[in-house]
Amino acid sequence: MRKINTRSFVRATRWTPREINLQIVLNLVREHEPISRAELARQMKIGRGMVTYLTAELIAQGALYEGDTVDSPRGRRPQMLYVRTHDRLVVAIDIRFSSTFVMLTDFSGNSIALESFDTIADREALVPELKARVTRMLATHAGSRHCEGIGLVVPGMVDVSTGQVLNAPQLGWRNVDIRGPLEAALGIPVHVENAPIACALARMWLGQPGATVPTDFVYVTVSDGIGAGVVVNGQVVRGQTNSAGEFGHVPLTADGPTCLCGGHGCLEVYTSNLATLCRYLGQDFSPETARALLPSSGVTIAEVVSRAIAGEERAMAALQDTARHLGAGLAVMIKTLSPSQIIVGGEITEAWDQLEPTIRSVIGERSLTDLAAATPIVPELASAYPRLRGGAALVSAPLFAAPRIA
Amino acid sequence: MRKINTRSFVRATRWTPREINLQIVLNLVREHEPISRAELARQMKIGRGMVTYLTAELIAQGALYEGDTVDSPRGRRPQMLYVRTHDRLVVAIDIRFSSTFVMLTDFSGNSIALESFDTIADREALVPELKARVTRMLATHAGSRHCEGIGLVVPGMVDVSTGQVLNAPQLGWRNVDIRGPLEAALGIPVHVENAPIACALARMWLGQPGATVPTDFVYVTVSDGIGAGVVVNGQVVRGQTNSAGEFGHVPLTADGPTCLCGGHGCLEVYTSNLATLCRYLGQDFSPETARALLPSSGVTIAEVVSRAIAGEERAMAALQDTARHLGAGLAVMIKTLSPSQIIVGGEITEAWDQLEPTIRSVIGERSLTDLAAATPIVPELASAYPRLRGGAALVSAPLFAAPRIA
DNA sequence: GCGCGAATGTTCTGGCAAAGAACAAAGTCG
DNA sequence: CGACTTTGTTCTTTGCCAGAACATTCGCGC
Repeated sequence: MRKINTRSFVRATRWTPREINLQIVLNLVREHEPISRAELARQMKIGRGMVTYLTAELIAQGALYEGDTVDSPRGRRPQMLYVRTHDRLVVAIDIRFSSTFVMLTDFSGNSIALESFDTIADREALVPELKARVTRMLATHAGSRHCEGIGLVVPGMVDVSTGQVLNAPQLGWRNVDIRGPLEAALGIPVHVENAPIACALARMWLGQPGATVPTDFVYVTVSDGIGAGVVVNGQVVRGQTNSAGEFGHVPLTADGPTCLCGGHGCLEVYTSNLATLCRYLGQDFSPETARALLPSSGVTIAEVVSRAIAGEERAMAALQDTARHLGAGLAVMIKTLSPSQIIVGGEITEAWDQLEPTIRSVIGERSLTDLAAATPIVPELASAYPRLRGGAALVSAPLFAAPRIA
Repeated sequence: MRKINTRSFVRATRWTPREINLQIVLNLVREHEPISRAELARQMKIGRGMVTYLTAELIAQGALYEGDTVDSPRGRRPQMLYVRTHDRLVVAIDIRFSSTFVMLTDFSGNSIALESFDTIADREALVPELKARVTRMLATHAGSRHCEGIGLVVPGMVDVSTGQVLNAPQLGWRNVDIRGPLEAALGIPVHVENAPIACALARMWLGQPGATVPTDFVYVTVSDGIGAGVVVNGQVVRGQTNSAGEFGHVPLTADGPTCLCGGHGCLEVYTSNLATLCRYLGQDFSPETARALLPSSGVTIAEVVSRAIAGEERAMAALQDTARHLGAGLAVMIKTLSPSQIIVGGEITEAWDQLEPTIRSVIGERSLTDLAAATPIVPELASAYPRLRGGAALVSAPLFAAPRIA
C-alpha cells in the first residue's frame, strides 16, 4: 500500500499501459529466456495478438531479438525470443583502497576483459588514467559492440542523483564530483554508486535466470570496513542523507575499542578485515595501530584466511572471533529488517565452511523467533567480483526497471 | 528504480490509466481541499475536460462531493470539491495490556465517541464484549452514517494478510485469529495491525492537510516494550516474517540485564516504561521483578513523569537515564535507516522538554555526520491517541493508496 | 442594462492502444 | 492426405486520453 506523492507524481497518459506492458514483456523474456510469444501470452493472460504487437516494438528498439524456432510436440513450432545483452557493453570500475579494477562486461554482467592498477586517490590524475585504460580496453575488445555506460563503484557514501561522492574515507574524498569529469573525458554516461549497494543491485538484477531474487535482503560487505546494501520491498534503501545501511557503526558494546567514527565497540572494530588482522597479529585494535601496523607486517587478510583453512590455529581463532561478532551484527539486521536472506561478501567467505556454524549459533542465541533464526545467510566469494558486477548492473538495470507511475 | 516481480505482477489494461488518474485526483483533492476542477487540471497538466470526466466518476462512487462555489477575482466562480470523509465511519480498537479502547471516528480520524474497558485477554470472551460495545456505539452515535470497517490495533506481531496475531506477549496470544470471529460477529470488514506500524500509518495517511509527510521515517513507541514502525520509500517495512522493526531488542551492551527475549542489554531493558519504573523504585530491572513489583507499588509511568515535571529529582533522574539509552537506540536507527525524521510516542513524551536535550546530545555524540545528527526527533503525545488514529487509517488508507501496477 | 473579457466547466471529435475474434502458417498424427 | 493442434498475424471493436470547441457565469466599463 503505497502513498501517492502529490508533489512529484507521474500522471498516466494514453501510452502508459503500453510502457508498463513493454517492461513486463522485457522482464518475462529476461527471466524465462528463451521464451515464445505464445508462452508470454499465457503468462500475461493476454491475447497472442497483443504479444506480437509488443514484441515487435521491443525488437525494433533493439531490446529483444528473435532466435531460431524450436521443436514442439504438436502444432506450429514456436519462435524463441531473447534479450539483447551480449553486444551491449558496460565498463565497470571498482575503486578500492589499494587497487582499482576495470572490467569490460556485457549487459548480463559476463566478463569480457579485466585489468587492475594501483589506486590513484587524486582525482585530477585518476580521470586521465581511467580514460586511457577504458579507451584502450574498448579498442581492443569491443569490436563492433557498443559501450552504453560506465558503472563506477566507490567505497563510500554517494549521491546518485548528482554523481557526487559525499564521503569516502579510504580515498580521502569528500564531496568529490567524479561523474562530471569522467563523462566529459569519455563521452559515455557514468553511474556512480556505493559499493555495498552496488553488490545488492548485482544480486537483484544480474541473478541467474530462473533463480528467485528476494524482494527483501541485505548484502553485507566485509572488507576494510563493514557496509550493507539494504533492499526493502524490491527497492534499495538510501535514506534521507544517503547514509542508510551503516550497520558497521552499530555498537555491539558500550565500552569496546574506539572506532574511526569516534564511537566505541562498533561492529566494524571487531569484524573488519583490519580488526581480524590486528587480532591475528596479537595487537589490540585501534584505527592508528591498524593503519600503521598492517603495511609493515606484510600479512594480508587473504593470507590469514588461507592459513586458517590450512589449519593454523592462531589464524582460525582470529577468524572465529570475527565470526562471533559478525553473527551478533547480522542478528541486529534480522531483528530490525527481517530480511528473507543476508548475503555476506568479502575475503573471509573463503573460509565459510568453518565460519558458518559459529555465525549461525550466535544468530540462533539472539533471535526472537525460530523463523527469524532460520534466515538464510549466503556467502558470496570475492572471486565472483560482486562489486564489478554491481557496476554492470548500474548501467543495465534501468533498462528493465518498472516505469515510475503515480 | 523498482524491479518488476515476474511471479506476481499486475498487467496494464485499457482501464489502467483511468485507475491511476482517479487516484491522483483523489489524493490531490485530499491534500488541497477545497480545490476546483480548473486548479486540478493545472496541477495535473491535463485539460479541464478530463478533470470533469474523472471527478464525475469519483462523485458517482461517493468518494468526492461538490461544495459551494466561491468568489474569484474574475470569471466564472469555481465549484469546490471535497473528499467525503465526515459521513464514512470507522471503529478503531486499541487493545493494550491493561485497558482496551474503542473509538468511533470518521475517515479523517476525527473522534466521534470514545470508551474503554479492562482488557479481556481471552478471545472467546473478548469478541462478544467488543460486538456489544461496537453495536451500541454505532446505534448511539452513527445516525445515518455508515461504518465501513474496524481497525484493530494489537501490541504484537501480525500477519496482515490473514489477520492472525502471530505473537502478542502482553496478551499471551500466539497464532490467534481475531479477524475471523470479529468479522463474523459484526459483519463489518476487520483490519488487524501491529501498534507501532499503525501509529506510523496514521502519520502517513492522516496528517494535517498541507503538511508534508516524509517518505522515510520511523515511529518509535515507548510503552511496556519498545516497538518501531518503519516506513521506507513511502511503504511500511514488514520483512519476511512480519518481525521487522524490533529495535527494542537490539542490544546496547553485551552484558546488560536479561531481557524477556532472552538477550542481554536490549534497548528495551533500559528504556521501556517497566524499566523506567524499576529504576525509579530503586530496583534492578528483570522481567520477573518488573511484573511482580509494579502492581504492588501502585506507581504508574504517568505518575513518575508528572512527578519529574513537578521537580522531583529521583523521578527526573530515572527519566534522564531512560532518555540517554533511548538516544543510543535512536542513533542506531539513524545509522541503519537514515530516516528524515523519527517520531517518538508514549507517556514519557509529556516530559519532552526535559528529555529532548539529553536525547539530542547522545545522538550528536554517536552520529556519523552532522546531517545525520540533525535528524528531527518529534514527540507525539499519548493524548492524541496515535494508536486509535492508526486504526482509522487501516480502514481509510486503502481508498487513497496508489494502484498496484507492474 | 448590455456588451466584453476572463475564467470555469461541459461536450464533442479524433486518435491510439487493448481485447478478442478470425485467419494464416506450420507442424504432428492417424 | 486430411484432421487436429499450436503458434503467430491481422483486423475490427471498444474505451479512454487529448484537445478543441462550446456553454456558463462572473466582473467591469460604458
